[in-house]
Amino acid sequence: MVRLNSTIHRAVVPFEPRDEGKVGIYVCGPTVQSEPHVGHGRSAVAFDVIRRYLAWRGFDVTYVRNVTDIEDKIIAAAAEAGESVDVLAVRMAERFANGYKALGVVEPDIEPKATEHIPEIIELIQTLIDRGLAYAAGGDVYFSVRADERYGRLSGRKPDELRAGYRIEVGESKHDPLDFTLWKGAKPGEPWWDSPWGPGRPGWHIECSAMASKYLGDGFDIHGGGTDLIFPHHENEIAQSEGASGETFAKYWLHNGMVNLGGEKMAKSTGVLVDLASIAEKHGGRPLRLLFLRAHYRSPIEYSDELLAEAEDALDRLQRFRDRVTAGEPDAGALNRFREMMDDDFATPEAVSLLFDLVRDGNRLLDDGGDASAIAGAVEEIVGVLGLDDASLPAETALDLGDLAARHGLAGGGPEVIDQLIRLRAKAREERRFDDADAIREGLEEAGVILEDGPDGTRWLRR
RNA sequence: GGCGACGUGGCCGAGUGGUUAGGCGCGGGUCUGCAAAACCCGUCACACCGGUUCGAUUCCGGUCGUCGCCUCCA
Repeated sequence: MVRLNSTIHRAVVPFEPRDEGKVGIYVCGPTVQSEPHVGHGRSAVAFDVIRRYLAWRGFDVTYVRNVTDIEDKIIAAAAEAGESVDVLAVRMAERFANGYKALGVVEPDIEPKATEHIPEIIELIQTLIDRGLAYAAGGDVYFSVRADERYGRLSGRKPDELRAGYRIEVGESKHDPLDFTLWKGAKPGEPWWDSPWGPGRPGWHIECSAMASKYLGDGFDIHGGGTDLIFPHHENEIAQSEGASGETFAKYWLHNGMVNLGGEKMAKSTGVLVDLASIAEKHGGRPLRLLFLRAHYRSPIEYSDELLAEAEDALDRLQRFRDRVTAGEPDAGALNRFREMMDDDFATPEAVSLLFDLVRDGNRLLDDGGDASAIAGAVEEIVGVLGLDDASLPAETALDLGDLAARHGLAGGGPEVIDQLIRLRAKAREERRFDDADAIREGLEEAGVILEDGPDGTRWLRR
């Protein structure tokens, strides 16, 4: 039985999907205003693992992750860059797609864009107006927070406690400072769509309500996103969707923790961030994916180059084991342990620890001449569910072995000379010319090729 | 001020009412011509103060501290 820590339940609860065997998941995707950073990657990986695990557990998963491609910040960024809103949005959406791919995030089944769902959004807003939960004023449409008696059920913030700190911005026509925008009347030069309330664009919160119910139904199973979205975004989604349909919106709410840098939340607005693309390019996405997996998805994590390097070392250890042995039928006990851990709110840190337990057990077995194929099978299975292999490795830099090869009387400078050099070194070792042997090993190491001598001869790996 | 999360060894980071998490680093050992890899041993942790208990790092209360949200944010 899968159990999950649902924000709205404020507890770890058994997962009981609305339709047995099926799971609908909606995750808030990015606002494509600028380059993705590590924090965006973490959220994507967190829910990617949840999705993969539920599928592995036999659920038929429908996974929806939206793209917010119209929003104030995008309009501002486009104006600054001197390009149109849609060109910037498409360009940035592609950057996000590349980042997700490097991290091994499986593409959503459906990836709806706000700008392609304007009719659905308008219809939803109209329903809210008809039901007395929203009103048009001054070209805008607002949601009446006071009209929703249960407002605050997710975040625990009650309207009376929220009052202080809210203001009505100049130019807004809200009846109450708590009300939030459903439809924003267009200002000159801004993108707009026709609506019953005049030209304008959707507010941020309404698009998720409209798209989630379109693809998953008025009620579905799991809604995900970062903890920073709990209030007001997710609170407002609930108010809108449940206000319009009268049904429970998402049954479970899952929230991933933030990525901190130097103890402070990584965010575009503060400029405290590490660009996802630069890491993927330099290190590949795999170490970062493991770094995420080593912490529970709800916990805040710290990012640093040192931590990334540690993850790289751990991956090397894992890979060496995988190279040592051919995987067979997975060890059932290991998979049972994995399932127990992951059933408990997707405890990936424990799963990672199990993975390295298995590596040690397997290595020990191999050292003693035993058969580790079942352990290796379990390792492969777990690696697969965690999606590590789908994340990218760093691009290999070109080998430059020309000088070294020439020094040893060989032609060429590519990977093919490595085997020849290893043979030369073996000969030198046989003849106990260890200085010559070591010179070859050191030469290769300088070029980024590591040699390891084992009982079955010498093997090499890139580093 | 309000709401929420959290404080674990040199570092990262799980977990538990009484018995080894795991990774990285460091020290020692096995193997090896040497190294690397692998394995073994060690590095004897749970913010502070009370309480419950035969026994608490684990439960309860308080103190201090950190982080997030309360405006856009994964």
